[in-house]
Parts: sequence; structure tokens; C-alpha cells
Amino acid sequence: MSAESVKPVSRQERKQRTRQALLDAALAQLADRPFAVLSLREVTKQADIVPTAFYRHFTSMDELGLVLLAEAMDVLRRMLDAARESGTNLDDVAHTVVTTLHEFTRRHEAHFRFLSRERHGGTGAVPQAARTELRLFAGELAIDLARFDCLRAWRNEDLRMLADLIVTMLLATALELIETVPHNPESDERVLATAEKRLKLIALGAAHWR
Amino acid sequence: MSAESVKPVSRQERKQRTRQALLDAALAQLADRPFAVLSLREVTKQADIVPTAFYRHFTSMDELGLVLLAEAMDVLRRMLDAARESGTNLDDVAHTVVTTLHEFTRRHEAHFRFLSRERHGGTGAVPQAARTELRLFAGELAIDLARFDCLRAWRNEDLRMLADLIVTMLLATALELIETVPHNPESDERVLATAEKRLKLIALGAAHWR
DNA sequence: TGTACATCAGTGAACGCGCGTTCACTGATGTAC
DNA sequence: TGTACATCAGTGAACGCGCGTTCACTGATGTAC
Repeated sequence: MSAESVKPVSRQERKQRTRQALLDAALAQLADRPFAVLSLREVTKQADIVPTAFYRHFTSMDELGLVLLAEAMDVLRRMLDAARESGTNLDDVAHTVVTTLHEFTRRHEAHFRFLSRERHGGTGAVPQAARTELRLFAGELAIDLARFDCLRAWRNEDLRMLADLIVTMLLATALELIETVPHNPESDERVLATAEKRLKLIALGAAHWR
Repeated sequence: MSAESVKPVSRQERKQRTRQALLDAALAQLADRPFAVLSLREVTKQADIVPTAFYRHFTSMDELGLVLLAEAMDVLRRMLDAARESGTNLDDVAHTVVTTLHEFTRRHEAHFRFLSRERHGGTGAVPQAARTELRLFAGELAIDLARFDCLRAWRNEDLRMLADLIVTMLLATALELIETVPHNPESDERVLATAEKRLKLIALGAAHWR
């Protein structure tokens, strides 16, 4: 309770905090507008620094956006890890995945919203990088898919198709969870039940492929 | 070749042309930026009128955006009609749909791009209306789906889920067709082949449901 | 057909505003001795 | 430990620019007689 202003905060530590404040401010403002319309001045205002100080941390808003993208991809990869570690006995893999998605989406709403939206954001540097990153991520998921018995014989190209389909569906579900208002437990359940059905439908199609 | 400046163009006809020029200018600029960042001044410049004349046609950019949305939904409905009229003997329904999608996407690139992107465009009036319209459209598609033998017994709610999944997939495919650069016949074929597989996978899953 | 008046799509000047970026600066933190 | 200097995150004034919107206007088209 005491030692409040006594903390010896190093210069680089303070800088790091301001940098994070900028990232957080941008992420917060992305709740109701696309990245392309964010203004440097509003972001710095929310981070409680003067506009010109922005350049001590990033050379442009695009550079900041790419850092946000990296953060978001990190969340996505941790989600994949978590899903992998939960038992995946094929029958309830859809349920496990959807539950994990729910948990991660709620804990990282802003990052999921950012990723899901910017993916379709046009020709800017950030949307383009987002698409590239998501393509790489689908590639990683394809490797996991290759381990399932019923998919082991699939061609790489078809596994990619399936992985892309699943990634698209998961991000769409995350956005539905976030955008549904008001979001109470009941509406979440409805969205998740639908998502689980979609996933099961896809799994069923995959099981009967060829 | 002669009668050039002799055309007696009525006032309302000229007005209608300018209005369309504004819509076309906006649509053209949507090729490389989201609707949210379009500026009234740039749109009027491209339509060859002075900024203030914009207000003779629309009260705001949002109003113009909603008209573009109506145009785009009209294209989408005509595509559904076209697909319905092509023979749909269940086996190659995926092929028929994808072919129709290809044709319509190429003929209405700007409208499809607009629809696919704005759908995820956040909380503006246009993206919100786009989501509502697409939800209605999925409802119409669900009715068509209900006629298939293997789907006749499905619950309404599950048909909706399937219809949403298909609409999402089709719009994603349209965007892939448009955004793939350079887009030559070969790359189109690759995108379409993948899209057809996705659709068949979903159809296969639907056929084995329950 | 000819004249007098009404309509109204498009004009152009002007406004206040928020934008990104420049620059010289301040003053607390860090470092060398 | 104390002093002198270097570093550098953050400041604040200033810039030119494009924005949406207002307003009084112009002049071709349309209408009534």
C-alpha cells in the first residue's frame, strides 16, 4: 500500500509502458472503426502523450498496426496450442475447439476483432500483412489436420483448403461472439451451438471425402 | 455518328446521370480503401462536379453507401436466380454455383468487393446494413435449400446455419477472385477449384447429417 | 410560335476543424570520473 | 558520495492541407399564357 511514488522506474521501462499505452489505445479505438481511419492524434491523446511523441515509438501508424497484428497472431497460436493440448478424441473435437475459441475470444476480444476485420480491410499494409499471416497460420493448422486418421491420405492442397475453411469459420465465429449485442450467456450459447454445428458439418464432409 | 450535341436531354435525365456518376465514382474508389475513409470531395471530383453539388443527390456519404448496398444486393439476388435456373441435379450443383459465381463476380467486381468487405467493416451504418441484408439473403437461400431431398427434414435453424455458411463461403471466394493478382485464367481456375471443393465438402457433410 | 417567370442542378467563395509532420526545446534519468 | 556532461522521452508552437458544410449565386431547362 505504501511504496507508491518510490518505485525506481528505469527510463527504458517507462518508454516500454508508453509504447504499450499507444498499442492499447489503438486497439481500444478499433472497437468502432477500421484501422484505416485511426488518427495518430487521437491515439496519442488516449495514451496521454502529445502527438509528436508518437514518433519516439513508431515511425507511422502502419508500423504500430503491424505490431498489433503480431500480438494478435500470438494469441491465435496460443489458442491453437491450447486446443491441441485438450483431448482431441475426434468425436468432440468440434466441441473442444469451439469452447477454446470462446474462452480466447472473450479474453482477447480486441485482438480477435482486429484480426477478423482487417483481414477484409482492403489494400493497406496492415490488411495485406494480416492475410499473409493468416495464410501461414492455416498452413500450421493443416499440419495438425494431417495427423487425423481420416485425413492422413489427403493431398496437401486439400488439407490447406480444409484448414483455410476452418480458420475462416473460426474468425467469423469470434466476430459474431463479439458483435452480438447484448452479449449475455444465452446469446453466446446460441452462437457457439451454431459454430459447433458448422464445424461438425465440415468434419462430417471431410470424413466422407472421396 | 452525327447527332451528338443535338440530343434533347431532359433535366431529370441529366440529374439521374450525375447521380449515377457519383455512385460509380464511389464504387471505383472502394477498390483500394474501405467505405469509411471515402471523402465526399474526392468522390465529387471524380464525378466531375463541385463538392457542394453532392447534396443535390444525397444528404450524406452514408446515404450514398446504402444505395450502393441496394445495388449490390440486387446483383446477388440475380445471381441466385441465375443459379436456380441452371439445372441443379445435385451432383454438379457445386460446379454450377461456382461457375455462376465466377461469371457474376467478373461482371460486377466492384459490387462484390464492396459487399464482401463492408460486411466486416465495423459499426458504421453501411456495414451494419450490409450484415442485415446478407442475413435476409441467407434466409432466402435457406428456402431453396429446403427443397433438396436430403435437406427436406432439416430444422429451419439448421438450414439457416447451412445457408449462412454457404453465403460466407461464396463471398470469400468472390473476394479471392478479385484480390488475386495478377488474375489470369489459371489463377481463377485454381481459386474456383478450391471453392468447388469447399462447397462439395459442405454438401457431403450435409448429406450425412444425423 | 413568342414572352415572362419558375425551377433547380451545379458553382465558387468562405468557414472552422482535425490531420500528420517539422522543429527547437526541456528536464529527468543515466553515465563517467 | 559528488559533480559535470550526455542521453532522450516527452513538449508545444507552427506549418500547410484536405475535409464537410454554409451560403448566395448563375444560367440552362421547364412551364404558363
